[in-house]
Amino acid sequence: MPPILSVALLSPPYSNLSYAAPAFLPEDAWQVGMRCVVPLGRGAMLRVGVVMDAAAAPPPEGVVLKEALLPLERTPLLTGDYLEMVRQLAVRHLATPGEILGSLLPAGLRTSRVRLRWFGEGRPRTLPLKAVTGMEQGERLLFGEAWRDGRVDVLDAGFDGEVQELCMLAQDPPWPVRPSAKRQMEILEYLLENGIVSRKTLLAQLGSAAGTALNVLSERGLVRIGPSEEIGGSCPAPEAVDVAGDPVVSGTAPFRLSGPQQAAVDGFVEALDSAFPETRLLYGITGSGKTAVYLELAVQTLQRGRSAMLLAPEVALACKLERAVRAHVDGAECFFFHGYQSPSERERTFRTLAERTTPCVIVGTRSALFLPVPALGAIVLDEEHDASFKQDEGLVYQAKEVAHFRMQQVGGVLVLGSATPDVKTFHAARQGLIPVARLGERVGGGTLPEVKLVDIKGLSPSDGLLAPESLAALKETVARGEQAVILLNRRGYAPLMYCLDCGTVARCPHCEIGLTYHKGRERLICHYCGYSTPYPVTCSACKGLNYLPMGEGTEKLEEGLVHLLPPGTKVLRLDRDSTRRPGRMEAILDAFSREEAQVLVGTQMLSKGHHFPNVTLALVADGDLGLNMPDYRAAERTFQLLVQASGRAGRGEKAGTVLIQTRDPAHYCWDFVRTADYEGFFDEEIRRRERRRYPPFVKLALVRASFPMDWEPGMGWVESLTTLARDKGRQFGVTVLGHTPSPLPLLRGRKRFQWALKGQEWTGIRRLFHELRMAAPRDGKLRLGLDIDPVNMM
DNA sequence: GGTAACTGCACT
DNA sequence: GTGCAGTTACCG
Repeated sequence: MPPILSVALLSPPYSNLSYAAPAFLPEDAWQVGMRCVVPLGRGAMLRVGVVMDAAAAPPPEGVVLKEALLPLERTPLLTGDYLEMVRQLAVRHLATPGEILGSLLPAGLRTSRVRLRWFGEGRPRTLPLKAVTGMEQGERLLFGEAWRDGRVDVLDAGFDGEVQELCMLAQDPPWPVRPSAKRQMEILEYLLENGIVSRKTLLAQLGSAAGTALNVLSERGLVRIGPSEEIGGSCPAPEAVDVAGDPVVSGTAPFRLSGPQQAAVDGFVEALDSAFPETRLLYGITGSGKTAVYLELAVQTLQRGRSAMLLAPEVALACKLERAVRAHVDGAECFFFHGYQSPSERERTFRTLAERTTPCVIVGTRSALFLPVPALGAIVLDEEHDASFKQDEGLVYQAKEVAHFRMQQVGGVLVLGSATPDVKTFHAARQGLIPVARLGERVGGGTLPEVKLVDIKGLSPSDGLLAPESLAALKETVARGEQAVILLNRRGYAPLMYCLDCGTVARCPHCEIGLTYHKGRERLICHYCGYSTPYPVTCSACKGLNYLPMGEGTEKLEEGLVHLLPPGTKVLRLDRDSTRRPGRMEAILDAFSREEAQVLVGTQMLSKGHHFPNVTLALVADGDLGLNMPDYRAAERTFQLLVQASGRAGRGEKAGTVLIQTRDPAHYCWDFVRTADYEGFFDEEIRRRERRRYPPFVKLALVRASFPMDWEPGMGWVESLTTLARDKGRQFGVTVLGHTPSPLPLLRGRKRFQWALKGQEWTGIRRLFHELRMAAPRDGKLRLGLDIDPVNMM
């Protein structure tokens, strides 16, 4: 009897199916963790799957086994540990291993469109996979022999055929294109939305007729087209780099650690040597030199023959980390990985690591967690409180949990670093579950900035966004030849477009949310679903052309400041719109740190870990914005954001000032922000959480339901699910709150409702959700989702 | 995702 | 009855 393989399919139907190992290959050609090609369905369809079990039990009665076609590797791509992680994720998501693998592996490793190179008698032959299906007995045996002897290569899809051409924008909007050139506008908008795209997918999305328009754009220099090697994104070339908070060190000279830094490293290394899995918190104020600790930990990990992974919440920060590693970790091989790289680049890194056996350093964002790293020994999550460590689209996961799991598996150490840890993390530390290493002082003697509140209760909208006091401080700073950052969490030009003729507000047809005017793009855009329409546009109610932009976003603030500040003052803007093109964020940050501009306006992305020695004023335009969100973490978020933003001021030798504009100067949060007193804030916050039964004292999850807005039975289903949820909730020990309409009750044309579930354990919550899903209709009209430990309640 | 079988409906 | 598009179940 030939062995039975259990194969997880990497594309629909994503199921685990059993296949017989064919006789033309030796049994050991099929190993757990290998990718392979199998036939599916009545036709001649081929699918790629991963062997989950090479000695599986026979399938149930009545199933006729098919033969698997061919392995795609001679040594397994994935280790047993990796597959264990996949199984774990599958259980948590009520999904199959195939679905999980399908979203973890780069596209090139999932496609069955590969070709084979057969070095046989005579000259080598290139043949498609289908050719193996059609081989007659004798030829197949010869082929099997060739495979066994390594005389068959698997050629990557598109390897020997067309070279992948990648397209990217070369210029920010507005573009010098006639408005009537619809095709060209379409292409430009598409690229703005999607970043780097291959020519093939671009033409597939917009129709092949877009080809000529694309060529025109390329010739006029608005779009850059080139081979993937040239375009994909790595970090700019390493230069003299400072390790955040440390004096600038150039070259690969070893740096000296301060006493507390050394003590922190020693503690982590001890944990690493213990062979027991451990989690540690590195708690140090902004500018206290956490990066140096990470680097030294990486060095020590490598010396022990294990790999280290350093993750940052965001590409630009990961990029800085990578440069620091290259500059300071001598002779280490370093791999850089993040979700915005081109598919071919991600595939190359994935493959290289899978084949690698010697330890290395991996730097990246959360998606790097799923790389098949050899002998992983340490994972660092820098700025661990950051919400972007949770992926909440597609495969939902919390990087912290996955990292924890991986370190449990291999007995490694997980280091969480932050100046303002997640309340949940710090609670665990206080309970003694996570040992804490503290870094108390700013390296290089920088002092914490002075924080002042500016009451803007009396400020009328027509006065603009900045109170006279704020504006004065800004002018003084610029006059002194110093720099300022202004935080405003609202991108675009104006968040509200009001029709002067009939009083209606322009709204998104799918979400009922007010549309934001983006002046540079000459469009009205919905910030929730991405809907956009050219502007000027006639009012939907009265056909007038008199929309009045109301309120102020980053774009307008940037524009207005130029007039308010002395002539010659330069203002830069950092938000999702100005950083859409690859490399733009780095360019803006670099220009600002070279002092090519005096003021930097931006959304929360500028509060994250960037280091500008000459910034002495941080101005927070809307300090309250976060406080009124329907989210139990609003205060925590606001506190973290403001303390991080405060950390932007006064990092050099000069003292800094932070001005926070607020309409609610009495809020308890401010006292702690003013003194950057994280622990004081924590004590207050944790008391509130306990009293109101919020995490970490309960497990909290959100069930979201949505259905098309014109689907009649929808409301009835939501009501009956509420009854069921209450009922099952009593049974499983879960408190059910709701249903309530979601904070965005209509999104992308679907009505949305949600239930909050609170319980002592996740299992009860999961079982309740499972019951709901079983009870819901299966036709796909009603979608149900479970958001474990929601990061945002929207 | 892709396929074939399965519906319903207009038409010889 | 038959030809066809739209819909659905299932794949080992």
